[in-house]
Amino acid sequence: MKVYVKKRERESVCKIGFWRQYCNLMNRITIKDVARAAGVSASAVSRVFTEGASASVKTREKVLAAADLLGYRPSLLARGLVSNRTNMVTLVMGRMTDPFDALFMDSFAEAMARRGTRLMLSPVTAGASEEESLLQALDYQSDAVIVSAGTMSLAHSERCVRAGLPVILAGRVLEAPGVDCVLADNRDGGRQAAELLLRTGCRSLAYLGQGGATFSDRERRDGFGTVVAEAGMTLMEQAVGGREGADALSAASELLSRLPRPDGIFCSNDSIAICALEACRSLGLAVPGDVAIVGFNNLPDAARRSFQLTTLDYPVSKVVAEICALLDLRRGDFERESEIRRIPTQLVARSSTRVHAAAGSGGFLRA
Amino acid sequence: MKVYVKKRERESVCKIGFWRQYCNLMNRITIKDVARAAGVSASAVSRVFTEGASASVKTREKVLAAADLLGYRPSLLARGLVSNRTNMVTLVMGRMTDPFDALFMDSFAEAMARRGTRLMLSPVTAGASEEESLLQALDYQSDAVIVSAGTMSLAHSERCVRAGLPVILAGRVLEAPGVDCVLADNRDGGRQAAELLLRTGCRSLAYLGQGGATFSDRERRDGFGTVVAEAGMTLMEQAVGGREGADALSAASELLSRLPRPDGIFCSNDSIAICALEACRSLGLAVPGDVAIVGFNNLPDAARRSFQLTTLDYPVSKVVAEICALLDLRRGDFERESEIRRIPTQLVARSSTRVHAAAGSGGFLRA
DNA sequence: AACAAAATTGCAAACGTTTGCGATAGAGAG
DNA sequence: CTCTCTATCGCAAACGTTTGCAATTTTGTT
Repeated sequence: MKVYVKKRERESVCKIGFWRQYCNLMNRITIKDVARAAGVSASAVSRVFTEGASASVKTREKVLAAADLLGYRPSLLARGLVSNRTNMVTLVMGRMTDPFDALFMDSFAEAMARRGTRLMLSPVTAGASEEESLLQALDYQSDAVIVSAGTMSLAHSERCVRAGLPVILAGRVLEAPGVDCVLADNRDGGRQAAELLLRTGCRSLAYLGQGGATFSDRERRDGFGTVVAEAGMTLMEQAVGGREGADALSAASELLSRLPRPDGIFCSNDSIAICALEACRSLGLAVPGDVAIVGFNNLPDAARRSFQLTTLDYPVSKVVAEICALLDLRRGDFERESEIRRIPTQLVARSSTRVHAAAGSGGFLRA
Repeated sequence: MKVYVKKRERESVCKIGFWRQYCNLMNRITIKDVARAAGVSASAVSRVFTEGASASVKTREKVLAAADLLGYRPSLLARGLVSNRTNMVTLVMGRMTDPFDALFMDSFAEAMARRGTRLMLSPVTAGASEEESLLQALDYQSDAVIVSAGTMSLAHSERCVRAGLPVILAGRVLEAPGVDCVLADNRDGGRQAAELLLRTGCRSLAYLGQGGATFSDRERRDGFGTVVAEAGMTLMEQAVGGREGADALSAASELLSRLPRPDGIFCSNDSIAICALEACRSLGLAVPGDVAIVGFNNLPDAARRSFQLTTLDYPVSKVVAEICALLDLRRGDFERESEIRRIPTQLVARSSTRVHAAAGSGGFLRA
């Protein structure tokens, strides 16, 4: 196949040069092509595509027709380069190992698509430097960066803000100018869980969490522990070692084999809670008779017939909505003071907890 | 605070102009700043940062030191604009409603991070035009686009290829130049499922799928149906209406209430299979005694104590590995012929299917 | 030491946009 | 019809890189 290459200033066929020409030949329609086709200047075309700029109806029509005919799509690279706004945000995430992360990701991606904002993903991987993920948002000149990786340190977030890049933290708090936060009212959730368990007759409470590995985990433990302490009890604790279901399963088994055995367990999230529930079944313990279990998040799975998990509803849609609101508030306004938005959680009682007070283990007073 | 603004060619403070200056003041270090600090030309700096270019150790050291000191990060917008390679791929996805999608997304994101490739997300939302999601990959000059949205039409993929953008399809086949495909050996999986069910004594088989809504669904049904037909049986079919668990649950219930009741069900994925399993329990049907169930994907959930689902293992890591391999093969090589890579699936027998042949319903011959 | 070959460097032209400024055309008023 | 005012338009300079080419320095060879 003979390839016709446009005559250029320099005819040499170098590595990139060739490709550039080849690709240009293959349908890379620029603003100039449209301008030529429409018989106007490049600026005119640009103005037609940027709203609020002055362009007469006549040129608008001509340009739109030409652009449509040629299949012109403005290069967002070039646009971003000159205007310094890319209409793109970066999401820094950890591993999406928990269904909740997937829920968030899905909802967030959809919200961004709806508002016409592009979404770039910057996963924080085990190997690479954590800060690197954050700073990558600068490379493409994102308009904002949303950090949802709970375990990540945030030493460099200040640098992002300094570079004019607003930072929004999901699921944790950092008090710093230019940094907004959206997260659950974790302490209150923990409190609600403890109160429910106490109210329904549990005498020995335990927290099955991630050993303080994430911000949310610490807060949930705090809220739970406070109420437990107020009730004059000592809090039993067990940390889940890894991310796999097997890790949660073995941690739960270990907790359940302690003496005295806890009869009420608050888990830092639903995934762990479901594993705890299965651990109970494996050990022949009745739920909620012998052990009552409360989770956090209200995953779709929690409502399953096989689990019927009592949990704290933490609506992903609200989190995303708040993030969007903050995104709108921040655009261009760097002087705004930081905000911390807490999403209230709501207890959803299902049958992994008792309905009425019952004494100790065995559930013999069970209503 | 007095803000010192660099003297520029034009001093006017316009909308963007001001921001540009402000941002530049706020730490936007360019290649020229580094060049000045290191006492070399901008080209020298550029060459230090592009591997394979010639730069002496002396300048390399000076440049690296200066860059490190100033905190220089190359603008990928500018780089992409001129070199036409952005080191970024676009992933076109539908809603991440199924855990399998999350698994894929996670694994894929991690693989991209590992190879230093940026990942942009282009969700295909309900409202917007489907093709738009695909074409968005062109706007940022992605190096490739991976389509994982099963229900999307692909009319415009040819345009991407024409624009020099390789397309990789995950989970479906499109025979077109420049388009590679990676997917499960769905027909073989369906065949294996049917053979297992027949071998273990099922007499009336059903397929619980998505009514042909996705490519995978159609292939799995095909493979399953072929074997069923070969055995001289008629295939019962039921389609799940929506994405929610409730939809799968009600579809399964409907299927199970038909007469004659199927005693072996192959579901198009594990999520649906788990719902089918729960539907059986709700109706008081024994699994696998009354009804045997086979899923597809081998989700972590399938191995749960509560489900113990027999399923076809479809390893996400292999899919991702093949996509990476194709990515490497395609880079710059547009003449390569298209490939279709099938990932074999492997049967994982758990206790949602019988071990030995058993007659009809009731499972009275169960070993 | 002299010369050829190779490696390094700087200059300047791209890449595809946006946008300030001056020029021009059209509209309304007298 | 002329004058003023406004809406539109084109020119050209940016944005921050990469890279071909030519000039220069370094290296290797006899």
